[in-house]
Amino acid sequence: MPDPKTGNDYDYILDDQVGYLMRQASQKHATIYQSLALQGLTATQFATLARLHEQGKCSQNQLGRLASMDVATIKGVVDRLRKKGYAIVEADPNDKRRSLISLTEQGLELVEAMFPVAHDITAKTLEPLTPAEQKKFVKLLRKLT
Amino acid sequence: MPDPKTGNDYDYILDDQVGYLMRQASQKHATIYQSLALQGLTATQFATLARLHEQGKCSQNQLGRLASMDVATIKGVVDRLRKKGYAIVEADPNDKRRSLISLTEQGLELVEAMFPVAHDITAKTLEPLTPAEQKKFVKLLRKLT
DNA sequence: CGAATTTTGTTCGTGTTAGTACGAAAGCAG
DNA sequence: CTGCTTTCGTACTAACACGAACAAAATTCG
Repeated sequence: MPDPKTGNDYDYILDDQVGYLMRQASQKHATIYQSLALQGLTATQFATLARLHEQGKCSQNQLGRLASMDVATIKGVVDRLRKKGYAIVEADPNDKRRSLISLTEQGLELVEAMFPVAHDITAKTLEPLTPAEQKKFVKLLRKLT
Repeated sequence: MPDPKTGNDYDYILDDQVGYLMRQASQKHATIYQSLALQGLTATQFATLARLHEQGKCSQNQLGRLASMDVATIKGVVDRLRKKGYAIVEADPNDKRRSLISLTEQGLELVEAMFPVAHDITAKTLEPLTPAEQKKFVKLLRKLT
């Protein structure tokens, strides 16, 4: 609330803002992630591989939507995955606008090897919370998406 | 858990992972942020200005620590704030390694005008939750930082 | 049916955040 | 003075989003 004396003061605590706290929590998660991830895989790269594993071959745009990424973002991620040999990009014979993305043999092996690791990463991230708190947190977080 | 038949399947649901959910929640928050923020100020830029408002003049490194940013990140943020006329960088006469950062008159006005807006942004981000859930969420989030 | 419009998919450029690695300069402790 | 740390800068990679541009497909309309 405004200070009655000056009128331009405001009771604002940065450390109480969700945005600031989420940035900090994400930073901590990222640190845990990269300490455990295989082959230097980033969280977004793994999310992309996991979606490809789920859905199979699909267009770049669709893949971006599935993995909650902007079209420009998913392009960069796919480019890097292709360069590392985990994904293949080919032209769609039925729709010349589209490029079809799929996992390579290497990509398939990596994503399956990553599943238990990703599980550990989540567990370690949530470690400061009790099991009940962890459930509650994920439930609330899902409401905010 | 592994599939007893193939041995290489795994019960992994991307949409249950905290990292993935936090990324989505952060994306939503960022969208709300930029629709309401003054002068195209980003969340990190505002956090930096808010810390400067709290602490007054301080070194670039210290400011980075206060705002939870890497040294390379805070440099970029300070550069942009300076270019926009919201911050001033000067040399520390007592320690030639340091550069001292402070708010300009414009920066002071902007950050104070932003305080109530930032409050609204937080409120809108947490809108899907009940007041009790909001408190709980912030409490749990703080434990994860 | 065929032309015009709209939608969809991809790419590129720009700007911001984020972290790592390396090095230079300055301060400090032994 | 010698080593160690701190501070800052630069370069590089990754992620993220927006807007603009272009091509191709789908749809609408005459």
